[in-house]
Order: sequence, then structure tokens, then C-alpha cells
Amino acid sequence: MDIFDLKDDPYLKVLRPLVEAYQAIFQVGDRHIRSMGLTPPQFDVIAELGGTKGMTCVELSHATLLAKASLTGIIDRLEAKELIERQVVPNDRRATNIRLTRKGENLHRKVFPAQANLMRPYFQQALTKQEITALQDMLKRLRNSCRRETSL
Amino acid sequence: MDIFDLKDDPYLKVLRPLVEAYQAIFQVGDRHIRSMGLTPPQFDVIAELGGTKGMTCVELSHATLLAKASLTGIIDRLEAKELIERQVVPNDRRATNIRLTRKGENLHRKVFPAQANLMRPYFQQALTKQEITALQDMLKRLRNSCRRETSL
DNA sequence: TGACAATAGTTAAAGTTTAAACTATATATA
DNA sequence: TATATATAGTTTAAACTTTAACTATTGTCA
Repeated sequence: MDIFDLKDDPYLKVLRPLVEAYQAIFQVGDRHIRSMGLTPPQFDVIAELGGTKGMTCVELSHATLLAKASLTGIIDRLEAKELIERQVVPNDRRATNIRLTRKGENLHRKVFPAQANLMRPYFQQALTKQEITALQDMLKRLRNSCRRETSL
Repeated sequence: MDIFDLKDDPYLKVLRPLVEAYQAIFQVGDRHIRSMGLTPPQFDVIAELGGTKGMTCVELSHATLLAKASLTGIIDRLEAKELIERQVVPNDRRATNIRLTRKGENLHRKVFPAQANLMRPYFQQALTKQEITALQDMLKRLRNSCRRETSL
């Protein structure tokens, strides 16, 4: 295959729409999130902690899809804003329990539903319920396909 | 709707698969890109410049989906590696033409097809040609839905 | 022509990402 | 028990992202 035909490869042509959709979706939400004084990763942390008794960094990393190393700084800044707190874990002195403060709970109650309500119409407008399901299924297969061999 | 039912909202449940697929796809490619001494955005710039006579920052920004402000630094570092060069544009003293050097052309010829060949099997494995087309279509609609109202 | 707005690119500051190395603690196994 | 190995979280350095402001230049139009 000629080098400059590669850009027309059907399998690669899906990359640009993927990136564009990804950027467009999160741009809608980001404005709203920033207008409340949070960054997107900070919002993710608060969204995951909401309604729980807290979790460790590793659990939070898995829940938010943020790297463990990134979380340290994000948690530092949320702690400085008094939205979350770090607690000692009884039986494991390596671990830390991270949970919302009262102030963080209040913010979560306000911010999370607003964000969800903001985002929903964009999906409803673009796709039927069946399509949403199909899209979800294809994305999961794509993810699995990439993960399977990455971890070798 | 109750606050804690929001996470089950069918329209929002597609977000996680989207992020996971996105991360998994680019993680496959990133290792390969970094092993050649490039970062992912640096690769994008080289991929877009390949086979052209160069373009301005704004054009490159549109082609790569990178912000204009991000490009300055990325271009600086590629210029330091002597992979690209900045040229004066005859009739507009504001603009800069950015193009691959000979060394950059050679790298492009080596790196771009390798990257394409690396990525293709993951898509082929996960999706049929019809599904790729359907996926592309849905992602475009999602993008348009989000962009339409963002630009208001 | 002269004031005003638009465009190209850069810069600055705060935050995030990545990989890799590091500290402290816990677990497994010989 | 001593050694090795794994895990939790932090740190570091380089690169990137975002928003906003800024410089220089070009275009508009009264």
C-alpha cells in the first residue's frame, strides 16, 4: 500500500471522528465545570466520591480513569479547597481513605445533576436509544481489542 | 430523577466506554510513538505535514486538532530536533509556513506507515467494515450535536 | 487617511499527564 | 525469621492543555 493512501484506510478514518466527538462532548461539559471553579479531573473525583464513604487512591484511580500519579496533585488541590479529606485506614498504614467533606457533599449535590442534565440533550438529539446501545457495544469491543494485546 | 440514579442514565452510560476506548486505542499507539523519540502530538504534526509543502499554524491546528497555543511549544521542540522548519510567508508577515525538513520527511516515511500498520489490526479484530461505517456516522452526529450549541 | 476590528502567532500561569524512581508498608516464601 | 516481592501513595521532570492576554500585522470602512 502506498504511503499516502494510508490516510484513506477505512480503519484509520474512524480516528478523526472519534477524536472530534470526544473533544466536542467534553468541551460542552468543561465550560460548565470550570464555571463552578473545578477542573474536569477535579469534577470526576467529586462525582465518583459522591454517595460513598470514600475510597483509596487506587480505587479512585480505577473509578475515574485517572493515573495514580495524577491523583496526588488533584487530591492536594481539592483538599486545599476543603472539598475532600484524607483519612487514615485502620489496618493498612500504606493506604489513605479519600472522602468528601460536608462542603464537598454539598457541591456534589449541586454540581453532578446539573452536569448530567446539561449533557443528556446532546446525546438524545444525536442518537436513538438503540444507537446508544450499539455505540456502547462497539466501543467496548474496540477497547477490549486494544487492551488484550497491550497487556502482553 | 433521584441524584444517585443519574449514573445509570442510558445517555451518560456511554461516556465511560467512550473514554475507555479512547484511552485504550491511543495507549497502543503511544508506546510505539514514544519508542521513536516522539510524543503523540509531535507525531500528529509530522503525520499531517508529510507529503505537503507545509502549512501555517492555524491550518496545522485545524488538521491536528491541537490548540494554536499548544502548537507553539510542539513546533519549537520539533524545530530543535531539526525535523521541521519555520519559513517566512511572502505576502503576510503575520503568518509562518511550517514544513518538514529532509530529516523530517525521512522520519515521516518510516514512522507513519508503521503506525498505521500497528493500529489497523485492532480495528479489524473488533469491528466489521459495516460497523466501522456505522460507528463513524454516529460519532459524527454526536460531534455535530455538541458543536452546534457550543458555538452559540 | 485614520480609527477599529480581525487574524497569526506567542506568551504566561495553573493544572494535568506520562514514565520512572522512590518511600513506606505489607505479604509470601524459603 | 530473613529475604524477596508486591502494593499504596508520592515525587520528579518534561511535555502538554487551557484560558486569557499580548504583539504584530492586515483588512474594513467611514
